[in-house]
Amino acid sequence: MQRNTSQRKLVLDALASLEGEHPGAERVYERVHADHPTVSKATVYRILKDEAASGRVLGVDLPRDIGRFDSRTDGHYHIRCRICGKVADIERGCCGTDGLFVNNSGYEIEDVMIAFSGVCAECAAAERGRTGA
Amino acid sequence: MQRNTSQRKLVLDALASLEGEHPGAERVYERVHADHPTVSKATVYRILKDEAASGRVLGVDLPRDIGRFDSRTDGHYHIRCRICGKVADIERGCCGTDGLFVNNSGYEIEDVMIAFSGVCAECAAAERGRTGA
DNA sequence: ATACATGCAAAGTCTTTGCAGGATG
DNA sequence: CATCCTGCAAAGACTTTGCATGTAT
Repeated sequence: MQRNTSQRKLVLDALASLEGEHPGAERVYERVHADHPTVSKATVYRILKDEAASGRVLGVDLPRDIGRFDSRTDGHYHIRCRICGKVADIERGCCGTDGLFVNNSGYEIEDVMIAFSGVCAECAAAERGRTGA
Repeated sequence: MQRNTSQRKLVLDALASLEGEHPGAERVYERVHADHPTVSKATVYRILKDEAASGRVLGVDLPRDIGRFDSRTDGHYHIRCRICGKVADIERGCCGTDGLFVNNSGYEIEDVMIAFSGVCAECAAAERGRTGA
């Protein structure tokens, strides 16, 4: 479990205050730094990476763009503007909608990206070996 | 239209020879450089970016990973190993399959990422203005 | 008290850019 | 022959790392 440092709280608060902006680590750092100039950039990067790994924060995956974070961790999608790069949320479809999602973003959707993540055969075998199963 | 330079051909050939590997620009450079040491890295980067923009090459989007290319430009998906990072193709489902895709990759799928790309309201308005419509 | 987190600054990775000279259509 | 492309090297953005010190449990 992570320790409860003041810096960790500052980073999470800054991220929450930027909800909807889907900031990168650099942007979160700026925000923290504005009020707390002693907090170092390395710490912000470390904490965000850490929190994303543990799922307390969402690492946002976008076409041609990585390293952004979101304090919303519930299931939702994202859309990125091809021109200016701005990111918005797209809600999941459910209960009474026809499709997989509800585009209430105001964006014109041009493309959908689907990509998978998992474990390849070799790594799965290696893991089975290491677990002793 | 792009000019038909020897470097462009070398880059496209190298990419084709790496089909299935989904290499980054750096890797393509290595490959070109091995047989043609005079071709510069900047050129490889420029050509790949260019070709991806024009659609002659596919820019591959992956969870936590960008800047990879694929000489296959037909509709298909990708999966990335969470552990080693290796990327494989996943075919689209059709004609007789139940779902959206056919997992013949040998990977255990753990997660699906969906993200959209489009144009935000502001940029769309700006474009309409510029086009004079 | 002890193990983990932080700050700092340096290094690292990947990618882009400016410019002068060379190749293409 | 005008334009576009290339090579080179430097700059640039973003992120990670090592280490001594500070801090949470």
